[in-house]
Amino acid sequence: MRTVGEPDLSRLLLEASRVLGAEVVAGLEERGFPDARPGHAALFMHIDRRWGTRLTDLARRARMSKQGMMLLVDDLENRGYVRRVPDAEDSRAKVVRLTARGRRFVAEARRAVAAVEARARRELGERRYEALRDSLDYLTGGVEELDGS
Amino acid sequence: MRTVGEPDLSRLLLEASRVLGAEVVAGLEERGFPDARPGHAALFMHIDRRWGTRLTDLARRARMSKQGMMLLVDDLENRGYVRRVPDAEDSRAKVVRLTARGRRFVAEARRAVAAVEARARRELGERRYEALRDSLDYLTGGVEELDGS
DNA sequence: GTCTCTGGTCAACGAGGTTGACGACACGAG
DNA sequence: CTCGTGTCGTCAACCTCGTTGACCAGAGAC
Repeated sequence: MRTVGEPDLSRLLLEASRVLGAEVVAGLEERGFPDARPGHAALFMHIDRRWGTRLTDLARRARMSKQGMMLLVDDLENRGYVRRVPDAEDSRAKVVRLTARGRRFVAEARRAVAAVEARARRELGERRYEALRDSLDYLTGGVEELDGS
Repeated sequence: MRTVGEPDLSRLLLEASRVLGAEVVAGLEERGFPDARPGHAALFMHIDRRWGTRLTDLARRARMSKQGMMLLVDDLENRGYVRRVPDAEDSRAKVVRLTARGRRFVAEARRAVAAVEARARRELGERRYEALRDSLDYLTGGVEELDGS
């Protein structure tokens, strides 16, 4: 039994998430995007860089409500990173499409994420890094088997 | 290189945190405390159950600002789980002390946390569970060495 | 006695979501 | 063709969990 007073696992996960998120934001700031926030990842990790992606699809991929995703899209639209264009195939729908500046943003953002993850992978070691991702997938309800040990 | 479009590590951590937090809250609800929220853990994992703990100490232990902890204490005081009593040793200070109901709450809350962590430990396996905690400590800036996997 | 530091507090704000309701359009069944 | 049902985006209201800045009262060193 762990000593009472230690942080619970949930909080540890939250703190780790914030640390990595802040690192990504810092990386993005260095790369010339000082207004990036951790939450933007929910969009920029999932949007199609050429043609854009529908709001609903973005929400589903990021596993959040479409209303939540809308706030994000509103925000990024105000900042000039995306715009909403009508979907030619479905007149109810709109496609969230990157602007030229948005394409640069997403490219740098994905590089910043990759850099942070590469650092984690390097410092944790390949095995621990993969084990971490597997455990996380499992805890979030992932269906895959965990291999023995 | 991972496929573009996969969640980044930060988000995975966040989601895992929310899943576990929700489980703790659900466990607490079953145990007769339907108004528990994940954030309450920041207090109930760190408060001294007999004598109480100063706000500043709670904030430090939970690694958050004292203003943030104050909101939490206000909330739990409104719910009747804690009260602020003057500190006999320092007339500037107050001790956040559990009420009788608060003591029951904290006891059940720590059991609920322990149950969730025990489940994680069981399902992940001892090795993966320990590796997860170690990796998390490391990522959050923990100083300890990681043994060579 | 003054000086500085610390404990608690008030106020304002920000990020990152949630649920509910709803109008507009799509689309298959009849 | 039109009618029912489901989907897309949206508005509104709300919630959780914090943050920074300013400040006062009391503690403790000198």
